[in-house]
Amino acid sequence: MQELTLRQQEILLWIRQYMADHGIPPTRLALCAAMGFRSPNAAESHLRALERKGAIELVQGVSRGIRLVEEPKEPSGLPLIGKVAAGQPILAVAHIESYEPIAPELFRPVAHYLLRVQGESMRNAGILEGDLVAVHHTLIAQNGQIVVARLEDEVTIKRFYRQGERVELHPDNPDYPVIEVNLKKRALHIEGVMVGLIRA
Amino acid sequence: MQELTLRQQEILLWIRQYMADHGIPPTRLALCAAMGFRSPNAAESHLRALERKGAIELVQGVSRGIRLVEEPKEPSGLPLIGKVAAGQPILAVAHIESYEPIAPELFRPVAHYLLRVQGESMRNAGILEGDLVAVHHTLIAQNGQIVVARLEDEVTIKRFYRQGERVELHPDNPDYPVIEVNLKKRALHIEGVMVGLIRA
DNA sequence: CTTGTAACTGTATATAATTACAGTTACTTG
DNA sequence: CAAGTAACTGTAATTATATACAGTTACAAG
Repeated sequence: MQELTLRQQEILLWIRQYMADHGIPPTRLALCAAMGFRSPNAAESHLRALERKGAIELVQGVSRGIRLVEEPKEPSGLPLIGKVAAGQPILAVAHIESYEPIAPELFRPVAHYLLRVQGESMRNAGILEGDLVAVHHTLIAQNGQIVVARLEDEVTIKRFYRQGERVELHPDNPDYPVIEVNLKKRALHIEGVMVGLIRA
Repeated sequence: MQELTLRQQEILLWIRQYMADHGIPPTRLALCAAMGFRSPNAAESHLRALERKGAIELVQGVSRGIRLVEEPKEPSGLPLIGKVAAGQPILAVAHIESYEPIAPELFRPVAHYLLRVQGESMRNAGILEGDLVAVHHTLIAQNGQIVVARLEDEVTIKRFYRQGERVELHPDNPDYPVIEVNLKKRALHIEGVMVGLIRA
């Protein structure tokens, strides 16, 4: 869609509002009345301009034949992250498997994405392989929270404990080892905190 | 909305389809063409009938002045069932705590409601106290499936095993006992099978 | 058997709506 | 300064659309 003039934006906005209010597109005369035009041709040529710029479509010979052209809107729902390749940001487009129809507001704080769980290291926290963990993207974690952490290009879900420069990443499964990190020696990034879980 | 005749339903459906296709309501003549009427009055009187029965609204003097009347549609999302009172059906209105904005199609087979988990008896299946279990309402369960069962007015979530007249309801937690039921002696109702889980 | 209603045909007409043509004014761009 | 364009006025004509009126046929209910 080409760029619109101020007046054209104003008119497009009014058309949107009219359609929301009335359930049908406006006539030329209605547009005249609303914008204060004294000539129906003013409405006509504005509509033609909007059509030329791709904002609307006009169906000729048809009363109220105005169609809004949909902006290619962003997919709704939460992105589902599958395997995360080494060295790439977790929300890279390449990692997005799909968009799941789940409201981010279902979780508090809101979820920003879903991460598919690999392995059984959090089994005792009720997090099983294949589950989708809802993650709130944040850099700050409290002790004891379940976090999504990146340690040397590996993304992992663990329980977070910190004392000064020492961080411990605890699995909730005695079969797995506790990961100890000295922040001076190894880079650790908190990618977010777990705010929920979905098993489908 | 009053009940519609078959023909009226057909016409209402066509109007819906037309609006979805064209973005605007149809004219009387378009309706004639579609239904094979040779008189515009056939369309007119059908529209009047639909208006009388509350299916649509007609704006007089306005071209394409047909508005669909929204059905007072059921709240979208899945009903969340909290505590189930003894002797009452699980989907009784009184048990519905709220509607959660979750698409039933997120689960396969589709979920019909969510049930809040009480107790830790399914801990090892990754089902914790307070979790919401998505349930597909069905009377049929396979051995080994996790089911919502009603045993003498108690609603419980367990793993289902059946051999002839004997049913065993297994917890996934060694701290809880296996429940054995002889179908000849005690009534057991399967309320549905677990199809997913949400922890918010 | 009458009455009411659904589901139409057929004709006619007023009005709602699109759309063409001929201009004007102000502003921007090469 | 000429040419193009946005943003209009004003008039007119055609076509699209709603809608009234007068009937017909079939069927169901009191």
